[in-house]
Formats: sequence, structure tokens, C-alpha cells
Amino acid sequence: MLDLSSSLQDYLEAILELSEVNSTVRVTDLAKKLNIAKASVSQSISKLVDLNLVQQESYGPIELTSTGREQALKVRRRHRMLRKFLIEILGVKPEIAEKDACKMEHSISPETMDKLVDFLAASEQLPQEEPKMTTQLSQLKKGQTGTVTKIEATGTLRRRISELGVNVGTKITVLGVAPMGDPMEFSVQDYRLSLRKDEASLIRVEVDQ
Amino acid sequence: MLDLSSSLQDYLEAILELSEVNSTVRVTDLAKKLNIAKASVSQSISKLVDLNLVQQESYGPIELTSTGREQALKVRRRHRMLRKFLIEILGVKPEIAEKDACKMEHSISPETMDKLVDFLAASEQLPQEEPKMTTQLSQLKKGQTGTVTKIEATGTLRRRISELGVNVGTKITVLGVAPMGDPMEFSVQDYRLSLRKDEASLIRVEVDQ
DNA sequence: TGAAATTGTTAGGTTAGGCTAACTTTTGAA
DNA sequence: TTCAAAAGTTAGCCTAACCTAACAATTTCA
Repeated sequence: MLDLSSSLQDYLEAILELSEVNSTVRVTDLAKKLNIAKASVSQSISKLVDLNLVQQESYGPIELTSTGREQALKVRRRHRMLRKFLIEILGVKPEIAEKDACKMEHSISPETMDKLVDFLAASEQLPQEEPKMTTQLSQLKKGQTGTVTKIEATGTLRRRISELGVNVGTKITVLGVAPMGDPMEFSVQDYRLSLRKDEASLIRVEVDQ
Repeated sequence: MLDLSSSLQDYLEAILELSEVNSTVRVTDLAKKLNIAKASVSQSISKLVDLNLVQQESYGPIELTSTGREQALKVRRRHRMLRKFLIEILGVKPEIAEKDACKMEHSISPETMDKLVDFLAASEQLPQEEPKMTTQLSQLKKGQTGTVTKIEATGTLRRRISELGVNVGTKITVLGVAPMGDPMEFSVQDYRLSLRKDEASLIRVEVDQ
């Protein structure tokens, strides 16, 4: 694992986020998202290109390399875990949790992160309530919101889903379905997310209301 | 509350720590503790002097002003709380907890810190075991270790004791007693601490072993 | 299709927080 | 009491990450 500065990690994470919403990621998008001057973004991107984490031809769009994507996913995973912890365990307000997670993600060691994940897992097991009626996420209609009760995917897909911020307890809303019924577009914790229908069918949710 | 950079906060905290162990704090001590070149320390101290947080005549020892001391105590309180949280709640190893707390203390918002303190307080109340035999901390002999069960001090003194890192559950060891029986010298969480005998008598402990 | 608007880059500057080397002041031991 | 070692300061430099201003490339659309 490379030793990236916090700032560069933030760039990677932002590129990842944007690439899931927009078809191309451009300097201007990043500048707006991170609230940094275009010129500064441009310079930082050059650094990331030198590090082989990002590809960009002059004046062209920005794309993560596979190493870059890997790094970005790790960063985001930490970010989301931390936020989840702050919100669900400590009861910090979401806006503040978001900001703090953003800053803390850079100072927390892998060991502590692991313990934090353990703690989250343990606390999720505790409240054993009566079984609820659940459906596949893919069954929800546009506009409906559900709370994830179980992730039936395994292996890489399970990990990926988790990295995308979808975990037991997460609220997820259907934003829309593509013309052919696939993929589906969701909103999770303020992020947009696309999943293929067969992927969504491996996530069980309890429909809200 | 001033808006100090993390680095300057670290200096303040280190000065406070050193001032409790040494009679005077010098540039060299700080340089060694923080692992930073003397020249850099010297410069940073000038900044702190400009900010009225530290007093120093040229070539003389370093002393916190009252504002500086206040700031330093706040920083240390956050540091210790975080470390305590990492160790006691998450079960992170002390060495790692120490390092992480050091870095995280600068990125955590007051709101989150409050929640964290609440959480610690709540988790301390849960395990209600049978009452134990306790004594006043002032009754311990040199070399004995006790676990704090109650702090009977109130108001400012109570706050001060807590800021010094002494809280319910804290292990505290008697390092020695001054010739006249006062003050007493303790070791708490790797720090040295002096308390007057009458202050120590307001802390109840359960003797270890 | 070509000028205006948008997007991206370059040049040059700032600040914080480090560093080394060279200097000055203080201290303490012969 | 004097002078070498230790302690502290100053000068000058570096890097990361930001900035603005000016310039270059690319789109867009009239």
C-alpha cells in the first residue's frame, strides 16, 4: 500500500465518487466538489498521473488506473466505515459525522480501523428483534425506500457491495430504473449508486412505511 | 478558543507534559520528545510566544502562559479521552492507541468528542458489579497500584483531576512521597503526576492484588 | 465556420512546517 | 577563571498544497 498524502487520497476518493455519477470526470468537476481552484486540481492530478494512479491525456478527462481505483476504494471504505461508526454508534449528527470522517480517515491506523469494524459488526448482532418481512432490493419501485436486512451475495461481490456503502441497516432508495429494467439507480447515504438487477436481487430489504 | 494548527497543539501538549516531569522545559527536551530538530522547535516556540501561549526570554526556559496552559490541558484531555476510548472500548493495543489518538485528536470535532465522552461514561455505568473495598488514594504506600472507583472532589478540583487523566477505572501507582509526606508522586497512564495529600484523599481507589 | 465561452495548464507567489549549517550564548569543569 | 561543550538562534533552503493571473486548447452555437 502506497503512502499517499491525505490530500491525494481525497482526490482519489472524489474521482471515484464522480466517476460513478458522471460519464467522465473533469478537472472542473473535481474543483467544484473539493472546493479547490482548478489550477491546484490540475497540478495534483499530474502528481497522481506520475504515481500511476490516474490516467489523463492533456486536456482530456480523468480516469483511475486499476491501482488508483483500488486505492480509492480503500479510502472510501474507511471513510464510510468511520461515518457509519460515528452516526450509528456514537450518535453524531450525519453532517458532522461526514466532515469528521473525512478528516479522521487519514489519521486512523489499519489496526484501529479493524477494531472499529469488529465493533460495528458486534453491535449489529446484538439487537435480535423478531424477523421482519423482507424482499429483494430489485423488487422495489422507483421512489421506494428500504432498509437493508441482509446481504446474500458472497465473496468479491459481497465485499464490493459493502465497499459501496451498502450494509445491514443502510437506507436505500430507488431513484430509477433504466429503460430495459437494468441497471437500477439508487441513492445510499447521499451517494448515487448503480447496480445490475441481479446484483440488487442479492440484497434483502425491509420496505419502509 | 483559538484556532491552532495541529503542530502547535502538539507543542503545547508536549510542553505541558514535560513541565510536569522536569522543573524547566527547554528547547532540547522538546526536540527530543517530539523528534524534531532543535532549530525547528525554536522557531515554533517563537510562534507560540507571539500568540501569547508561551513565555520565554532569549536562551531561557519555556513556560506556558495561563492561556497556553488552558489550551494545553484541553488538547491533552482530548488526547487522553480518545486513547481511553480506543483502548477500553475498541480494544486497540495501547501503543497503537497512543499513536492514533495523537493524530486523531486534531481532526475530531467538539461535537463528536462530546458523543465519545458520553459513550465512555455510559459504558462505565453498565457493568454494575458488587461494591468493592475502597480506600483513599492518599492511603496507598509507595509502589502500590490502585484502580480509581470514585472521585469525591467537586467543581474545579474535580475537573482538574479529570483533566490530569484520573478518572473512574484509571490505574494509578504511587511512585513516592515527598519527605514531609506531601505532595505525593503518582504514575497514571504512563504520565507522572503530583498531587497534594488532601487532593489524593478525595480519590477513592480499590487496591490492586 | 469562426468567435465566444468553457475548460485546462502554466507561471509565479504564499504559508506552514520541516531541515542543515553556521553562528551566539550559556554553562560547567579543569 | 577560562574555555570547551552544550544549548539556543539565525539564515537559508525544501516540499506540499494551496492561491491568482494569464495563457492555451477545446467546445459550442449563431
